[in-house]
Formats: sequence, C-alpha cells, structure tokens
Amino acid sequence: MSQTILVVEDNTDLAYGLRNNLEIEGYQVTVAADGREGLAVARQLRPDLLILDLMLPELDGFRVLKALREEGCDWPILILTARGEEADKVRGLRLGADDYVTKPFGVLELLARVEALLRRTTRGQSLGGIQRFGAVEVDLGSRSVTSGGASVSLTPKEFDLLVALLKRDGAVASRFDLMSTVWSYQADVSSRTVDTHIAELRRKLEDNPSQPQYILTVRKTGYRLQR
Amino acid sequence: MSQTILVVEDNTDLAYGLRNNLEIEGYQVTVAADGREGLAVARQLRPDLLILDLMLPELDGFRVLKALREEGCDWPILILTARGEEADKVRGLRLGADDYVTKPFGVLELLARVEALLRRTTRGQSLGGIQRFGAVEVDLGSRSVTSGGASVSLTPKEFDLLVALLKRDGAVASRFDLMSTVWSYQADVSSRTVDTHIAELRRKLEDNPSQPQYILTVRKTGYRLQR
DNA sequence: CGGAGGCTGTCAGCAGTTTGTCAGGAAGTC
DNA sequence: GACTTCCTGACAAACTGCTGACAGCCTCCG
Repeated sequence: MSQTILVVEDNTDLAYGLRNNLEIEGYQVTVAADGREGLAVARQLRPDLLILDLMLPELDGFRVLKALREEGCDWPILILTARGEEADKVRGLRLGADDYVTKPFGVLELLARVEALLRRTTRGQSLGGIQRFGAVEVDLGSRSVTSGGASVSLTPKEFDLLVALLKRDGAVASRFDLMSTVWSYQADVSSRTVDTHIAELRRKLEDNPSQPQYILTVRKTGYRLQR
Repeated sequence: MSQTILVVEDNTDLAYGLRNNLEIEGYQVTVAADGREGLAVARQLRPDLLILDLMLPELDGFRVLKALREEGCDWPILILTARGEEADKVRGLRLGADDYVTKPFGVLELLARVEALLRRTTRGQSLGGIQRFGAVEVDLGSRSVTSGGASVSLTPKEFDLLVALLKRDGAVASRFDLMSTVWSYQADVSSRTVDTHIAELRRKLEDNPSQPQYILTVRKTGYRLQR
C-alpha cells in the first residue's frame, strides 16, 4: 500500500535524484519532464502527492497548478521555487499549493515536508519522533540533538548526515549513498567531504572521537551507525 | 516471480561471469554485447534492472542511458566505469544512472549494489540478513561478524571471502572461483593469496585453527564452508 | 617402507591504498 | 561586516593485501 508521488521537473539530474530518494523512502514515484506531460500524467495517475517545479517548459507550473485545482484535484501539492523568487512562492500558494521548497535544497528537507504533507492527509505512520543511540537523543521533528541530556549543536549538514545514518538502521551506508541522500543530486563533491563531516559528528557525539563506539568506519565501504 | 536483469557489456568473459553469478542469486539474466543491441533489448524486455558498461562498441553507454531516460524508462540503471574515469562516472550519474561500480570490481560488490537497487523499488524484502555457522554470526548488512557473541574484526577482503564461501552453501569453491568472485574477473594475483586469507579467517573464526571445523580444505580443489 | 614431488600452511615485511585530521578560503546568513 | 557553515587539498597515520620463501603434510610410486 505504498503511496504515489508525481514529480514534475525538467531538470533530469534533479528529477532522478528525487526519484531515488523518494523510492528509498518507500514511495512509488513517477517523473514528468514538462508541464504538459505533468498535467496529463497527474490527471490519469491521481497521485497522493505532487511535487511541481514552477519553471517548466511547455506549460509552466502555475498553469498546471491552476488547472488541477480548478478540476477539483484535492491531493497535496508541493512547489519548487528558485531562490529569491518570493513572488512566485506567494503566487503558487495563492493558487492552491500546500507547501514550497526553495532551490537549491537538501533532499532530507524535502523528504521531511513530503512526509508532513502526507501525514496531514492520510493519517501517517511516520518514523518521526526521537531516535537514540548511546546517550544521544536525536529529535527529528525539532532537528535537535542532546547527548547525556546536554544539548549538542549540529550544523544542518551534520544533522542530515546523522539522520541518513540513522535511517540505515545499523547497515552500512556507502559514501555515494550518503552523498546522494544528504547532498542531493549534485553528487560531484569530493568524497573526502563525507569523511570530514563524519569526523565532526564524532567529535561532537562520541565520548572518545578517536575510538568511536557508534559512528563506525567500514573500510572500503562506508560508514554505519551502531546503536 | 524472479526479477529480470539486462547486462550490456562487450567483454564476453565479464558478461558471462556476471550472468552466472546473477543467475546463482536467482535473477533472470539477458546479455547484450553492444550499445545498439542493448538499447533494442532494453526497450523490448523492460528489465527490472540494467547493468550498463559505458565503454561500448556501436553506441556508447552514455547514449543508451540518455535515450532510455528520455523515453521515460524508470527502472534502475547501474553503470560500469573504468578506474580513474571520474568524469565518466559523474556524467553517467547526471544522465540518470542510479549507482556505479568501478572496474575492476569483485562480483560481490556488484551483487550487493544490485540487491540494494532492487530492494529500493520492490521495497521490503529484507536483504541478506544474518548467516550462521558454529558460533559465528555474519551480518551482511552491517558487514560485521561475531563469534560466540564477541565481535570479530575482519578486513574487507576477509569478509568478502567469507561471504563468497557462505554463498556456496557448503559446496567446494575453487581458488579460481573465489578469485573471480572476491577479487575481480581479471584474477591475476598469485594463488597463494587465497590461502593466506583463508588462514587468517581460520585464525579469527576457528576454535582450533590448525584443525578447522568449518573452513575446510578440499585438496587439489579449493575450500568449502561446513556449517 | 621410504622417498620424491606436489600441495597447503604459515609468517613477516613492504608498498600501496584508505581514512583521519587540519586549516584556509569561499560562500552564505544575519 | 561579523559570524557560521561548508568544501577542498594536503599531509599524516593507519591499515590491508600481496608476495616470496620455507616448512609441513599428503599421496603415490618404486
């Protein structure tokens, strides 16, 4: 009984990055590359949620949005807007969008909003809440972390990376997997970047960062989080 | 209801090796030897997963990848790239590949990624899980091993070798088989290397390494794992 | 029964690879 | 403009894997 999401996005990098990540979360994903196609697919597929880029070839996102809402479509719509285009965002919301994300964005941010939107409509069995390992508590809702009761301040990237590891539930996550989850579709950052952030997480969360108990290295493969 | 995999690879040795290993894992495998054929077969067969070499005669992998994605194909694609061709990898991912493996590779590495990709779409279906023999537990997901409850630290090669033996399920694996599974299809390491790693596994996992109960020698043939 | 030849077990060292770490600078944020 | 965050490149440290040699064991034949 998986839920269906339609992604209408002309940038194929982004579209496939999103598809991958959404599929990992267990959604059924369909991609459409322009407004006309998006509208057609949406009508036929009737997805549980629509992710809609506003800047599209053929038929821009506003028209798609307007058309669908006028036809009485009632599923949640999340729009993607470019940075600084405040006006677009407002216009999109006026036309009936339920939420928006500003490009460029981290996939985890978008996933969180997707989840929130779907939970709102279909009573959700989200994984949210609080995850623990050792003396560490990670609150996904408020994006806050405590260790032994004391608050720990993580940067956004660090937090996302930690969540990505948590979601693996003890299994190994390769650097590539972590990249594509935390860094989204632009997977061309040097792979040492992951290592650097891991080091930072260890420094902040491990009792003895040089001999980590939780954030473990799996040589030649990646990292994993041992609860 | 076995899943279908299309392998597009011009190196027949490699293609044949992959087919064997994938079939052992229970997949239905089709092989195409060049890009043109690959594209044609892919369109007709609509496999659950595509393994695509980027360096192909007739029609290179990039074009195949691009064409398929533009046609809206939505099955996962895993690309094979040559070592050092970072640019190829990035370009492949941008064109919509889901993951990549760098040649030369061990078959086990590829199998793990194939499994991960397929698990993503036909979600659920837990992965390898935990294998046992004697007091030893091997967790494929976290790549960790315990013996009598105590954690045992294996190097990557040792772990892969152990998994290769486990997958034989008690049957004999020749040194050559182990080579091509754990090392790569171009097995050019001296054959004593396998023996050395076997010795190390025995030292770490057997109660009495000089009289092994599980990791057994089959003279003139190879090794096998007795559960 | 003894011995030769072939096969496997074992060891230690080196070279190459992988990971840890750090600091500087670019970019973004308030 | 001060501050934070992030990425990168370089270097250091740690680890792994391969090799070659030698010893021990098995098998088979004389």
